[in-house]
Amino acid sequence: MATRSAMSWTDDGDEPNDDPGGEAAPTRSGDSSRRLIEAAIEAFADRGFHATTTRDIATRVGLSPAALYVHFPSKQALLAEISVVGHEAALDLVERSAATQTGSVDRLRAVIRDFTAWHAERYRVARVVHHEIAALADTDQSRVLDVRRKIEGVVEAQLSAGNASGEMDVPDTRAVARALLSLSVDVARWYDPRGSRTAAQIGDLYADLATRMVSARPPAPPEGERT
Amino acid sequence: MATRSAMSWTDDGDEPNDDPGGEAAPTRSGDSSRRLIEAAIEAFADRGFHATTTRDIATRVGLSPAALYVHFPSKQALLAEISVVGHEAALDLVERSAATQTGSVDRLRAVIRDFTAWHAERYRVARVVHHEIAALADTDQSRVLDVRRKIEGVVEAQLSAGNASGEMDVPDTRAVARALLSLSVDVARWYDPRGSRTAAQIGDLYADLATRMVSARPPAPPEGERT
DNA sequence: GTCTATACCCTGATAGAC
DNA sequence: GTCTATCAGGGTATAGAC
Repeated sequence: MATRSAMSWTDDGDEPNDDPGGEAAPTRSGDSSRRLIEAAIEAFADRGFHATTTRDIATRVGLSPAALYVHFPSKQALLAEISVVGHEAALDLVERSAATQTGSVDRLRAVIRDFTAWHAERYRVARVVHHEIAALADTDQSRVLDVRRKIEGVVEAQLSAGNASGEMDVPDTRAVARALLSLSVDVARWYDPRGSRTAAQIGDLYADLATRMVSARPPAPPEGERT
Repeated sequence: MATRSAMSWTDDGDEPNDDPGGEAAPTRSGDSSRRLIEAAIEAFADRGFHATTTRDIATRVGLSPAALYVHFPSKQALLAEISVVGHEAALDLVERSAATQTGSVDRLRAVIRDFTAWHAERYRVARVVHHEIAALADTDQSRVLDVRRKIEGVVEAQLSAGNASGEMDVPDTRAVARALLSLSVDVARWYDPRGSRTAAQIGDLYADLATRMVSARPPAPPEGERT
């Protein structure tokens, strides 16, 4: 199911209670599902899955609590939709980023930059995706962990390739791949859109840091360069 | 209050339902508060604050739900104790690590290594400390954010000093300090004690990564070194 | 300090009319 | 597809005996 509706709500901006109709009434709806998902993302991100009530979510959309169950069988199913689609969007992003470049260093840069910027720009989805895994049903957890492994695989592949070409010097590709992704992921935890740095700036900075972390260092210079 | 009892439970190992008495009976107690805190850390870390019931916590210690309220005025107060003391322990650790070294590079290395290893070793406390801030009362949130700023200050100071001495080359000390800490903090989210790397190993790896991220690069060598 | 019993509220989810 | 009304269950916290 997540695949069918995949990414339908993935790239909307951040417009919480957008209600073009004026009233909180039906608003010539048809897209209640989508609006419920958006409201749930906000609520789950701000308060957490368990602290959020179905009333919270429904009310934000201007619906009664009961209406939610026409679109989703349970509160948990709503979370699953968000988590699965969110993970798939992240994987898709990473794969497309990697494909825009050829060298392993450039590929890593692009992946880290875009992955990081995504975690800032869409920090609410990202928070839900990364912090509410324990609240998912086992079967959904497995699906999500599968996607994660694929994302890690893309990054680790660049590190291995970089080692092979001599452009990188990464002793433990597995651990460093995890560290790089962890660094990007955690942006979603602390990012505040009112902060002074834009999502794109953070992405660029993190791409630089990643490059520094993995690049082969040139042999030490003769000595006595800087004072 | 957190200061009085500070760190009393901070460096215990990970022994969940340790009950030397045998039965789940009173166990010649006296330290029920401490045991409740330990149980709460486990539960909050595994399921989250809101998903944890006071019954959960009390039962793990072999007490009735009501007994909890003799030691803590509310479930939230329990969380506050954990969060405040946990933050103070982290700050204490960072300050003592920094004090063991003199140069800014060595100081940064020591701080990152110990801070990271702590987040792995005590990943349950760390998870609670970092992921349940929103569940704290406003006043406790402020206290905790204060401590955070101090920790960031210690790291940023090393970056500034390193820039000044020429050993480092960090364009945005604020952002990089945050990134470094973020990297360490996120270890608590994914760390699994059954994994193949020890907390100390991860600490060492992260200290290396941090060094690479901030070190001034020597001027490019003549060319044609590596093939 | 701990227990049993329980008050009281809120939550997720359902029933049935429209 | 949405509403109103409501149920059944479980949550935090308290009362009062021991």
